[in-house]
Amino acid sequence: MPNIYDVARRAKVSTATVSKVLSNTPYVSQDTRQRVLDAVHELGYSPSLAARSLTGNRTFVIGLAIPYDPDYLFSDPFLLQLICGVEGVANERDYNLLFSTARQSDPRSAYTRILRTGYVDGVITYESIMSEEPSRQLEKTGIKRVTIGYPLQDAENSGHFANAIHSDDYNGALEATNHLISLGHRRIGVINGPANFMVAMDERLRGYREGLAKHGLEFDPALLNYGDFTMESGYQAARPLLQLSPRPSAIFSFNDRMALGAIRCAKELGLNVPRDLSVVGFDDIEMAVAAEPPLTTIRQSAIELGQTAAHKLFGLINNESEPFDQIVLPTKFIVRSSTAPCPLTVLTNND
Amino acid sequence: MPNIYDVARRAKVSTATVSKVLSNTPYVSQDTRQRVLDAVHELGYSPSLAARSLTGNRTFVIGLAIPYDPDYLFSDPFLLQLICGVEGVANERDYNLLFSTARQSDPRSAYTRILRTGYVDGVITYESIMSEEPSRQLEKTGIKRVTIGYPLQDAENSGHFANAIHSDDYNGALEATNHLISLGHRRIGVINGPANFMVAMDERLRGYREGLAKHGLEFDPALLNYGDFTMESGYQAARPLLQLSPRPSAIFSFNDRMALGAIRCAKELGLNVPRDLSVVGFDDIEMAVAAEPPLTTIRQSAIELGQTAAHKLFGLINNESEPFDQIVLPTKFIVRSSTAPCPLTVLTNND
DNA sequence: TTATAATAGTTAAGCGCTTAACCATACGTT
DNA sequence: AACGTATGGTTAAGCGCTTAACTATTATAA
Repeated sequence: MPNIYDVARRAKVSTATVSKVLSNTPYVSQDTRQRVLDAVHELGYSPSLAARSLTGNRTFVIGLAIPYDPDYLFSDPFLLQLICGVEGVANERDYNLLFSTARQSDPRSAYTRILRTGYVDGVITYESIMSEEPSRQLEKTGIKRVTIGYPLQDAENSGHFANAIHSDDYNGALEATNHLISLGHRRIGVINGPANFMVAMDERLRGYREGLAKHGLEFDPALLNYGDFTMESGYQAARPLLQLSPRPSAIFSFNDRMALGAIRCAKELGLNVPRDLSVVGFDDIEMAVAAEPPLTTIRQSAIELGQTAAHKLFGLINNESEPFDQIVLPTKFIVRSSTAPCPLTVLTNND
Repeated sequence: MPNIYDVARRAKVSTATVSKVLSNTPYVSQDTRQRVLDAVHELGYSPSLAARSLTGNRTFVIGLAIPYDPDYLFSDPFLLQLICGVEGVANERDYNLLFSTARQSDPRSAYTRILRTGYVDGVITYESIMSEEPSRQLEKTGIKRVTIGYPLQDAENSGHFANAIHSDDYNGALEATNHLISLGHRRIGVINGPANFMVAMDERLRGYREGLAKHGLEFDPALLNYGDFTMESGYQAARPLLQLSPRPSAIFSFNDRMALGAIRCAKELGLNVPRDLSVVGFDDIEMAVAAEPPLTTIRQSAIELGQTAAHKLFGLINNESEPFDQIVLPTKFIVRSSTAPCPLTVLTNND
């Protein structure tokens, strides 16, 4: 592989001049510039990014650290869309994505692996499991970071910017809850993600409880169950809820896949969705439209989340934009056919 | 960030010794080794991969170049599974994946972008659009390569190993065709991928034609149509085929998604699958089981393809295994409910 | 006892690039 | 004529690491 000396020799200039030409530094004559460019072309030269990066420059690589294991990650349409958004923007800028997932044992490994390389201009992390230490390290190295998720709790005091981007989980959940209540539902089951896992889920729960409270309904812990975001787990989590008596007339699942699992469970129990049970999801993945019945859900645009994160990151990298605390992307409530008026309420009304 | 000098100073040794300890070179006393390790730990030191890579060593990054645009890539379950396989193995080895897709205009950009960085120990490329030049470059740099796809045509003469891994497309397609013929089908429509796009598709077509030939059936070009692997394109491609008269009694689609599109088209035309029309897909993506009716298809394990490629690549990187020409992974024919005996033939038999 | 080998550590060059500091012109000003 | 200054180019140091070559010590064999 030709290096900068080969080019310099061929163009009969110093390596410094070659470097200047390549970085568009002024004060190089048209003539010399052209000679260098010709030499570069003839030799098929392209600068070693490793060397470049050693001198403190760009690597043209951004990291994307997602603290899940690959098997899970690649089965999650939401995350995939998110990655797609990031990759699309990176692609436009001619950047490569350094992709890092976690080993089963240790979610943090996704971050450390990327950091250890030190070979990125910036990094996008998913959710805020990432705690103090890696965060500090990043600051020291000057590697820019954007998080898809919520700011760390202690971010405020530290005076650092969180650069967090997330959907408006609270309002999304609130809206869904309002919808269900306005349909007459009073006992609304919830399928949450893993307990204490993501701030986003806490926010959704907060939205749900707030919705209840606003209508004078009490939160019943018995109606809350947990899944791990897979369809199967939604199926599992729905069963005990649907066997409660009195049975909830609606289920609000904190993602679509679990909602789909819940619907399957309802069907198996001989319940008709939405006649006997209303179901609301979250995310609006592609499958939601095609589901039977088409799923009422809260849309958050994963692609947009990824794109926004990437754009912001590039802004930070190029010192074109200021660090920020958080950016909240609006959600949109999509009514399809998995929700209907509460049968009991209908009866009551007919009374 | 601490560097190797900081560690050396703290451990009261030379940087060479630190380096030796870190690379497990022998001839360092237990005592010294421990001192160095302690220093490393206390300082939170981790060697700069950029510098390491400059001296011709490992980067602990492998590239994955897929010459499609991100939007397409992330909607293709087959490719995603493939990536998952690669990432899983990389993950196990504590390697990062440098992920590169193509810009719409130029499929080759996926390769060049990775190569330009020069920052990978090896690279996995998808399909053999990758022609001469990048291939040569790779050889020069000593970056190992494995292709998921078929060897280049000129690979043999050049004496180079192709390191190609692919499924047994020919036999898979042959088996599917045999199956349809044995069910009495004589006019079997085909939905191919884009023309002259991938060797794999040529092989599937060859399998199809060979199947026909073996049973004395002639290949009818009118029964061949093209899609771009998306469901929608399958839908579009099926229409003209199903409006032919006499109408084909079966359709063999070269991937599952297009097969699903074809089924939708058939339904819209009032045809019952499999009663009026048999449909066979290729890949056996997850959705195939859940389809209505469940899809008869040829299973190729995308995950295994990705895993094998990654394993082989690591073998080459570590000089543990020899370059190879090609590895062929078997396919498995999965009969579900989208194929049935040909109605016309049934009538004939009843005669 | 001495030559040889194994062990333990150091020195210093070099990987390919960028950039501050420097030098040399040529031009417009006063 | 003398000076500042914009322009075009070079020199050389240094980024953080590895490793060949070397030195020094100790154990082993002849």
